[in-house]
Amino acid sequence: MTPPARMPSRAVTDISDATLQRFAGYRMKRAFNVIRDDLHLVLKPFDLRMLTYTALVLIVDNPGLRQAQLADAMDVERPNVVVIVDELEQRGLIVRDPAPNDRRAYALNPTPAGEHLCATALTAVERHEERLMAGIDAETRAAMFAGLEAIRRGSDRRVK
Amino acid sequence: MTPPARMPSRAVTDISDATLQRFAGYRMKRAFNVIRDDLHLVLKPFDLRMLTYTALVLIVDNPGLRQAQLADAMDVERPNVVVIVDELEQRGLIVRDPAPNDRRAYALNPTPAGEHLCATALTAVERHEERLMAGIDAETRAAMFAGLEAIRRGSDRRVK
DNA sequence: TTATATTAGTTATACTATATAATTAAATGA
DNA sequence: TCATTTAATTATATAGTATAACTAATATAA
Repeated sequence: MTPPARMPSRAVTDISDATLQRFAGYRMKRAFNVIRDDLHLVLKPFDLRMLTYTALVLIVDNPGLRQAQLADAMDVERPNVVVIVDELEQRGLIVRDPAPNDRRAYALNPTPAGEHLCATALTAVERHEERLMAGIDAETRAAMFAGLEAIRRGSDRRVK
Repeated sequence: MTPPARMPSRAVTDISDATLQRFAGYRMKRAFNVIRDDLHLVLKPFDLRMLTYTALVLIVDNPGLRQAQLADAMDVERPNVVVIVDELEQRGLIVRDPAPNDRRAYALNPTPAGEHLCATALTAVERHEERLMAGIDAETRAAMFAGLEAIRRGSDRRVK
């Protein structure tokens, strides 16, 4: 009698992820893990997270936008944007002004402190970006951006 | 006196994310959101999530690997792999065999049911991949993969 | 105008993902 | 032997994501 086939007598040494490597989603997740971890460290001195940083940039670049617009721009659900805006407001980086012509809504605006922190953080994020992209030539970067944009815009090719 | 500059009298219509578009991380997050949402729907019929699917594929492709190796291959912390392996084991898709030469460790092996589900799900994920990548030519795909791999491998360029 | 439906923001909630510290048992190695 | 390390686990905390339900206000339609 042979021993059970699925109980090998020797330990596995080299783990292969060849099957998963065929998928863009897997590769993106892995690359994004690297970016997320690095960005986390880069933003920590400013007490910002990826989401609060993103929201701050969008508010600085689009003063007066509403929370629903921010949620849409960030691709997060509206309830989740509330806590992000809360945090930025409590830190005095933005204010919830009354929106013109609609007493339900807020016009989100940066404070001078918010604008300043945004600019400082932006510089740090630019350095982070250049560090992570350092080994990648311009054509590859452009192709990468084009591919990512095609996936993002290909919402009509999604399931259902 | 002029009115306060940061309280515009008109609502903002077009939201610009031009600043963020300059960053690969932002573009990857947005593209990955699309992939994640689609993959979520694709895996739902199999009662798999991205993480359980990934683990199952790795166990099928590397029978006998240990949990620490799986954690390393998946880039998740070891405590978090426990619940993933628990779930796959409770569903009868994998087994925790004793590891050869080390009574502390497990050799993770797929069951026939696990191998079958893995193959079926893989086919669905391949269709999902081709759907999302449909508009992207081969050269762009290759450049994208190269760029993602360069970021992933550029761990030495990380902060600290 | 009144009635109905929709929208903005919020609250509550749940589930998933991720991370760290501490524990147990077993292996390693001085 | 004794100290150290490692594998898996438990407990726990934080963050990200999603849905339902609520309120107040606006828009629509009879």
